[in-house]
Amino acid sequence: MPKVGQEPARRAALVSATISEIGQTGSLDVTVGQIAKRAGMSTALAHYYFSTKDAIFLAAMRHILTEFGRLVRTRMASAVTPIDRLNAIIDASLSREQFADEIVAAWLVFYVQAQHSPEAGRLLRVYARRLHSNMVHNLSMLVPRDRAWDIAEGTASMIDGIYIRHALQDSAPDRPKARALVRDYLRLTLAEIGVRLERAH
Amino acid sequence: MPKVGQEPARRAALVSATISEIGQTGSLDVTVGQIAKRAGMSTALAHYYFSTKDAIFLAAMRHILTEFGRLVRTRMASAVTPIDRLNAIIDASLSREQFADEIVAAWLVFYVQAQHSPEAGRLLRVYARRLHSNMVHNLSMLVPRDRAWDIAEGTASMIDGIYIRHALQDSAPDRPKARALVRDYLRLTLAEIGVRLERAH
Amino acid sequence: MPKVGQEPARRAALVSATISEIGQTGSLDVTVGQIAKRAGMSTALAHYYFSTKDAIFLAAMRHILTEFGRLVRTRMASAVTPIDRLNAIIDASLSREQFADEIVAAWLVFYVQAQHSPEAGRLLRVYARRLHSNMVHNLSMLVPRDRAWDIAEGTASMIDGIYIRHALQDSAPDRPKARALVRDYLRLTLAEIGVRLERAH
Amino acid sequence: MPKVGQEPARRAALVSATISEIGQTGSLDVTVGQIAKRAGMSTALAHYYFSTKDAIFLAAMRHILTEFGRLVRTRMASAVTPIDRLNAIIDASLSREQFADEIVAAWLVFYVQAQHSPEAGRLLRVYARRLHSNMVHNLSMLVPRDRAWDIAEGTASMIDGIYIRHALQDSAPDRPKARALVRDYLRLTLAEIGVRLERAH
DNA sequence: AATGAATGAGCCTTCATTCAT
DNA sequence: AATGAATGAAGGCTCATTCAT
Repeated sequence: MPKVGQEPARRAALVSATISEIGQTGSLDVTVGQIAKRAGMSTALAHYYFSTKDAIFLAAMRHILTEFGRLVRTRMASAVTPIDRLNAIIDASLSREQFADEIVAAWLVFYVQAQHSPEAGRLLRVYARRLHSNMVHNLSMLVPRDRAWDIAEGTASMIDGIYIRHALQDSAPDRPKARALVRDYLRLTLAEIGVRLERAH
Repeated sequence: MPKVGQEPARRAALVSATISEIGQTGSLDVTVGQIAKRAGMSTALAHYYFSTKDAIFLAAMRHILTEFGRLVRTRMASAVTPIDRLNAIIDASLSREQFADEIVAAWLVFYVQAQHSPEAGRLLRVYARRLHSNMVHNLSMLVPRDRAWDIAEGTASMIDGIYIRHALQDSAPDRPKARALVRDYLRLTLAEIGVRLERAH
Repeated sequence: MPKVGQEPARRAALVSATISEIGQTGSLDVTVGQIAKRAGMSTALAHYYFSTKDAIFLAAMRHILTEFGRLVRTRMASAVTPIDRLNAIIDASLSREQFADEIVAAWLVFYVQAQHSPEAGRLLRVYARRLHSNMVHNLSMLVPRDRAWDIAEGTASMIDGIYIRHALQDSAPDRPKARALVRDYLRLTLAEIGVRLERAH
Repeated sequence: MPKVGQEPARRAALVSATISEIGQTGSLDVTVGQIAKRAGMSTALAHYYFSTKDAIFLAAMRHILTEFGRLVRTRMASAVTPIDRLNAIIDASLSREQFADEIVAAWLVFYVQAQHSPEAGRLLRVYARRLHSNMVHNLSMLVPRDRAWDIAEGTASMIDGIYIRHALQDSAPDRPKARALVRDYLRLTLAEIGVRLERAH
């Protein structure tokens, strides 16, 4: 019997190496060689597990999205009210894990990748849509449907914007401040409709 | 007749070609050859005017930023109240010119470029800072300083987020809706402090 | 039950797979992987049985040559006159088995292989020489020795040429026509010397 | 003005290098690097003139076919009778230029290439068809049409066969002998129909 | 006997950049 | 000012071959 069961470990190593490499160089100009080296194997082996460079990238994207999805679900599990759930989404987006420099840089790069890789675009769009409908669902319990749509869009945009600015600037707001910013937006939009909730702490 | 004084025209052609090419492919994987061809000249000539590929990219970024700056200034000129000026900034960001698919795609790409090109980063940061202080300045006439900082950041983030989402999705909000979203954010944050302004139309 | 005595079967499978693969792609650009897959085993195993890719190719050539030799011998067994025996050789060369598209393509490829693989060259030369002397032997009973040599060469050339053209063209003569062509050549050359034989049907 | 007019020379050098390289190694496993080196330039430049490796090969084939075509036309120009013209074709095929080891080896390789490169196949088929109809045309003046077709096919096959055998064997007939062989075939087939022509010298 | 895992070497191709004219 | 010509350096991918189990 051959040396077996290496596949999951190797694939994981490659995915992780890809994210690190992209995150650190902050660009898509990452060679399979760099990735493989960081993952501790030859380029040939990288191609053995992922037939193509694009496949590696997609796997890395999928990993980040999945990780994020898992995080959202975890945080939402312990929430009871719709508002708690909305805040859970915000907090997950701006959690220590997701807001790590490396991850944020990778996100940005993937957004660009999505502009010309149909598959990457699909992936990102699916995630965005899911998140959106999740928010709309919870918002609908508090405000009219059409307003819910707007608020969800506004919240998501602000989060994405914070990401993009974080990737670029040192002077960008830190995690707590960023969270407060988004929570505040939510609070205000809801307050207008008459939904009262305590000030974001 | 010697072809003299061609330099500005050639440079402009290259810059414009660069933006188009990047905007249309939605990526930085744009060769000097493609740019030169679109600009109607040889690669050698492109290198004659811009010593390096990076220089071309930087010039293109500079152009977009300058263009945007000009637009903001124009719109602000006819504004009288601080609020008018703030809305002018928002409107400039989401104007037909800036919100064109091609331009938005280019912006996104430049953000990524800024992650590993120090010069590009500096450029983008200067622009962001300028815009930020511009907003803070106007906001300070209406709300306390620290609050002004937050609102400026929130507004800018939302705009950037809208850009990023526009680049990716077909279902992203259109221009008028996007503008309403941001204006609304502004209105609400100000209203909380007691500043009353008419509802965004 | 230990899988014992698998060797001959495995080798045969590989040889057959090699011929099919070469015959179908019509080129030497056949990977060990393709061959092994078609033979239903791993590349590693293919290398276990044949230490090297060249060895696989040589075995395949040897197989085709052997198969052809067997065919010639079989057909000649039931022939009585020299002319019958000569026709048997022609018929064997253009038999349904040998004239199959796949086999013809493989032949052609092996001819090329022989140009730079000394071993392959030797193999092919041995076969050619044997066939030649076989024909010369039979022809010598009918015509002078030097004439016999020429006729043998002419016949063999024509057959080889028919192969090459068959590999290339759809409009090449079909099997019966091809056989008639070669038999006719033989008949005419012999007739000139005074040997009379009935017209090829 | 740039260093100009290099194109024809460079292309010719590459074509010639390709033929030499293929002819000498006797295989299609010839790298662009080898070709470029022999032609005295970098691989990049080779790709500058021929976008693709296949394009180089096709150009080489085209060159050989063109050269051969030219040779046939030249030889036929000084021929008066149909028989002279037929012999001119034979002689051209077995001329010193075409029968050079290198050229013959290249022919064989191209035949294989034609098996999986549609474009190469087309090229070779066009040439074969042209030669065939040329022969048929001349033969038709001497024998019935259907017989003409057969004789043309037989002659062409014999020539092709001689090539293939020449590529492989040292003991293959030399040029004069080869020519005599084919001319003899022609003489005999025609003689049968009653066309008398002097013995091939 | 059998195979998944692993790799070094190599090939085609692209590209930014330079040079000669 | 302008460009065809030229190249070094790299990158993605393939493949024969070997190894460990």
